[in-house]
Parts: sequence; structure tokens; C-alpha cells
Amino acid sequence: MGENVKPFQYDYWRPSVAADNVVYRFDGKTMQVLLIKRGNEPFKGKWALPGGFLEENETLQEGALRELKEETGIVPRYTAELCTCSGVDRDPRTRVISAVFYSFVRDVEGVAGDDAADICWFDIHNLPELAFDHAEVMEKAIHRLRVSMKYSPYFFYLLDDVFTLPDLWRMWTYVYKKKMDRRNFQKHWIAFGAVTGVIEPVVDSSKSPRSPKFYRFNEAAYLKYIKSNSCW
Amino acid sequence: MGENVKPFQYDYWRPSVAADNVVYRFDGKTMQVLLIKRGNEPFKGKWALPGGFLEENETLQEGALRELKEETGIVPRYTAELCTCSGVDRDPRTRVISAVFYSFVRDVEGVAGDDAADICWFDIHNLPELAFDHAEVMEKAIHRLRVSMKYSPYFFYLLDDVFTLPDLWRMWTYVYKKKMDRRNFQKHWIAFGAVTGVIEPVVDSSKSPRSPKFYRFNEAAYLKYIKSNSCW
DNA sequence: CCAAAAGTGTTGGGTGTACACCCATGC
DNA sequence: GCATGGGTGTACACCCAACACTTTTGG
Repeated sequence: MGENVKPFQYDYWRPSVAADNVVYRFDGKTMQVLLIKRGNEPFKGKWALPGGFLEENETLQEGALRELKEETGIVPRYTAELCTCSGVDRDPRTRVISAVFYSFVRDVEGVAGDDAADICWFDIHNLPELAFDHAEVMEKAIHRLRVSMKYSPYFFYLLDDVFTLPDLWRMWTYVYKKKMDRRNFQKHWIAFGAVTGVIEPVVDSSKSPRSPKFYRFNEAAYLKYIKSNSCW
Repeated sequence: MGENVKPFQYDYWRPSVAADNVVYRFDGKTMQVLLIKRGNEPFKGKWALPGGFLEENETLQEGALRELKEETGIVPRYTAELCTCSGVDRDPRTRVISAVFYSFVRDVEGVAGDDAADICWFDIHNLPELAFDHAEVMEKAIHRLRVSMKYSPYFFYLLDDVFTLPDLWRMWTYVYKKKMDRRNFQKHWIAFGAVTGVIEPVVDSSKSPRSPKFYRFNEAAYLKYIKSNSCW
């Protein structure tokens, strides 16, 4: 035990540090989160949030996104901090601290790689049993998603650049599990778009008089808007 | 170098992990944050957020509060996560990841202890030069304070159990650096109190017809309220 | 005695909410 | 043809913002 000297030696105790990802995708109808089937112990075969151990030359967010790319090939459009996990028994191997980030993507599937045996997009309202304390994390993540959508327009990163207000409406009603009034919803976002320029009507695009109108996400106006109003 | 074997050995690289605190206090007129003067290198003699390295048997929040108590003797009334710091060069000694928490106290001074050479409460709008990346953290912390006050009534933990609406008003105008209309402000919080029961008028307490009325913070009603409305 | 601070009403505008109705599409 | 989904109008209620005046307190 004392003989084989290990390569990393320190004067004081240090925990392992990991970074995990909650990646959201909206397929036009349901909101989904990306999970990987673990290829290694512990929890081999169980579903878990993609992530892994921090490396020496990267920040936590960089580490989270590197692991995400290695395990699934996915590079998100928007990423922010969610929380940390530091329960003393959360990993059976050794003490692991984890920083969790949440991200938005669109139009991606991903491919299982690295120590992910498989990957799958799960409906946020119908998740499988999860490894580690990830069930707890997902509760926080969905709560944060709801708060975040309410107070900051980051969720436009979940939609195509050109989308319809019914698309947006379906996303909201799905996340909040509550049908809000379509008319009021549209009034709200049309007014929001008119004031901020974050969403602009696409000039024509009209096929028939009653088909949904298209709007375009204006990222420049968005960045300007969140500069003075951002929550996260 | 290879001879003196260090006590903690690992197969993979690990960073140091620390936990820091942003502690807010409201003295009835100004909002303040607690800083310590560092007694040791690095940044010896510079002001910094209280905090220190994580120990083996505690969560990040427990570690932050333990360090806070050791360095200042203070035990907060409310604590929540703020952010993580993981820049690769943020500590000149070695790679250090830090989790930052923010807390509310009232009616405390604190006493310098452990490796704090001195402690002092600084006006949030007039901070000294800070060690590490703590200036950046304080920017996030003040932004979070503003958002948090707007959306969640945690800030009652900054006030005495019995307080007046002018007290509350001074706190808000100070934090937002903006004099809001007193009448509207009072109406808002009286209505809030009537609906939620989080603040209740103290029955009499009237000395003269025009002296400020007292209100009491009802923690039970508060806990019930945030259960369905909390942001953080 | 005067300045600063605290109590009190009212009104107009904007935003959210709750409806009802029409039209187009697709099974 | 009927159900579903999308566009539009209106009326009401509530919240918020913008105001002025008086009284009390304290230096």
C-alpha cells in the first residue's frame, strides 16, 4: 500500500472535482434532456448526466463542455451555471465535488462516445432512474428552467432562428405543464419583440392568410437586452 | 523532490477546493459586506472574502460557514449558492477551485480569528482593492443581491424581526441606488403582507399618530411562501 | 424654527386575464 | 364534416407610476 507511490502528491487533502451538464432540447413538441448510459462503474448501465473529471488546464465550464463533447459530440449554443453538488457520500469511489451546468441546444442528436455506452434524449417529465444524486440535480434544473424562462429570454437558443409564436407557446405550455391563453401569450411576445427587437417578424413568409407567422431571433438585440436585464 | 513523500497521494490530478462567503449586513442606512484582511500569503495584508479550504467531512456550504465562523465568529441567518470560480491562474500558489456562497446576517460585528489579521464591514458601493478574483465575485454578488431582492423575500433576514417600512425602503433605495416612490413602495409591501402573511403589522406600537408603524417578519409564513415561489 | 422624514389618496396608463369568434388544414 | 390549431377583438381588473400635502421629529 505504502510502496507504490502515486503520481499526484499533495500536502493537504483534496477532493476529486467533476463537471456535469444538463442539456435541454426542444423538438417542437416536448422538452428533453440528454442523458448517457454509463459504460463504467460505478452505476454502470444506469442513466446519468454527461460529465466527468476536471483537467488541469481548464475552467469548470470548459471541463463540462469538453466532457460533453467527448461523450456525446454535442457543443451547446448557450451554457450557464446551475449549482454545485458536494454531499460527502455522493460517489461511492471517493469524495467528488461536482459543478453542474445547464445548456441549450437545437437540432442535434449526438453520438455516444468515450465512457458513454449509449446516449438518449429523455422527456423532462418522464425521466428514468438516475445515477449518483442526479435525480436531485434534475429537480433543481427543471425549477431553474422555469424561473429562467420567466425572467430571461435565453430560451430562444432552444428554437430555430426562424420560428412561430405557436412554437414558443408549445414550449411554454410543455415546460410549465399548463395551457396559457394563446392570445395573451402572443400579445406579450409581440410587444416584447417590438420594444426590444429580440424577435422580429419575418417580412413575408405568408403562404396563406391564416398560417402561422414567422419570427426571427435577433441575437445582437438579445445580447444588448440581457446586458441590462439579465438574471443569470 | 521525489524523496519526501507527501501524505496525500492520488492516481489523478486534483485541484484544491475552497469555499468563500459574501456576507451582507444592513445597518439601517447602508448595505455592507464583510471582508477580512489576509494574515498570510498570498495577498498578505490585502482585503478578501472570508473563506478557506474544504475539509474531508463537510459539504461546500458547511465548509464555507465553518471558515466564516473560524475567521470572524459569525453564523449567518440565511445562506445560498452564488457561483463558482475556476480560472486556472486565480491563485498563485496552486490551482484552486472556489465555491462562493452569499449570506445575510443582522446585528453582528464579528471578531478577527484564525488567519484573518483583521475584519471590517465595507459599504457595498465603496469597496477596497480585493485579493484574488474577488472584485469580480463582488460584482456578481451585488447583481445577484439586486435580482434576489426583486424576486424573493429572503432579504427579510437582513432586518430585525420587528421593523418599519421606511427601514425596508432605505434598504432598497440604497441597494438599487435609486429613490423609489415611498407611497407605492409601502402599498406594495402592505399588500404583499396581507396576502402572504410574511409581514404582519404589530398590533399597537403607536406612540404618536405619525410615527412609523412596526411590522413583524413571520418566518413560518415566509417558509410557506417561498415553497411555491422561490427563485433561489 | 426649520429641515428632513414619515403618513396618507387619487388618478391615469399599461399589462395581464378571461372570454368568443372566425378561418384554414387535415384526418 | 368535424376536430384541431391558429389568427384576431374586446372588456374588465389589477398593478404600477406619478403626482402633493400634512404632521412629526430632531438638531
